[in-house]
Amino acid sequence: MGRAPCCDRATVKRGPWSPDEDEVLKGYIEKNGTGGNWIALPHKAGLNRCGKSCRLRWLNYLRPDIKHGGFTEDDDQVIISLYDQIGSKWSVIAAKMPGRTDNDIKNYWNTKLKKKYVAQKLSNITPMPPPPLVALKPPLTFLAGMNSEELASTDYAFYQEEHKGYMHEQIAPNSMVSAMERADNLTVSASDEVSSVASSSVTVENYNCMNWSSTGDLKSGEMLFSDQLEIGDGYSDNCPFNLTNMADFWVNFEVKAEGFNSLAPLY
DNA sequence: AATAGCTCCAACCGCACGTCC
DNA sequence: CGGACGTGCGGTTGGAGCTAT
Repeated sequence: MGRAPCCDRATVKRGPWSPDEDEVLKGYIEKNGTGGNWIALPHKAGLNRCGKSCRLRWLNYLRPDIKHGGFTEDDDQVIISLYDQIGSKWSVIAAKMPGRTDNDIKNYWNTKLKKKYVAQKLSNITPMPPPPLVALKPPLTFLAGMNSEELASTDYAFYQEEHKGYMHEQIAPNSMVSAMERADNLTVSASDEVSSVASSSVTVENYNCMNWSSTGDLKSGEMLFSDQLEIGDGYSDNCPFNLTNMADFWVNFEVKAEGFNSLAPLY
């Protein structure tokens, strides 16, 4: 059973606001403020409207200093950049753009900017067939011992760059795959003089950390993981360890090892 | 001129979260 | 502690206005 509606839809006026209603609402708030209670406000102001409707009308339309439309190229880039970083957090984006409302930005995004954004993204991707999975499994020992500059110059780094965007589609949920494959924001690190790494950790965002220690090299390791996720330790020539039941969290999976300068997120 | 399809945006809806009692 | 309630938010809808046929 859902929650009771905040007002009686049968008796309360809905739909577009008339200029008279706008005047009443604006006049009341300018004189008395919102009183910290939107639900009670329409009754006090003499409006036959739902409190939520009054709030929306005030915040998105009647409030002073609101800008409508007229988005500039700079505005576009700010919105696109923020969307890239935080997604559809319209209220956060609006907070960075004085005078803009979240609703306005959301509407602008949905009607115009989304197309521009997609076009920009597409123009950055060179179409090519997905690479074979095996190619995505460089042994960590290959990477270990390199500093970030050396890493960036490896074939592996080049390969990552070339095949950006193809990782997700290739990976079947719940399959036994290497951490390297599943990593969405992958950071591989190791100490400067690594021929081996004594201990490392694997962090899964929003879940508990698991610690992983290794002797000898990074190909084999024993993973300890707490609570709800099941981790299988494993060994193969191509991947340092295997993980199971990744379907629910692979997007946020990170691999980190100690002491290495951070390699920028690969995907 | 008629109308079908499209675009835009104000407004609504339902959910999540915080606060209060 | 837990339920009720208010607020804020993102997603969606509906209709007015515009454009193409």
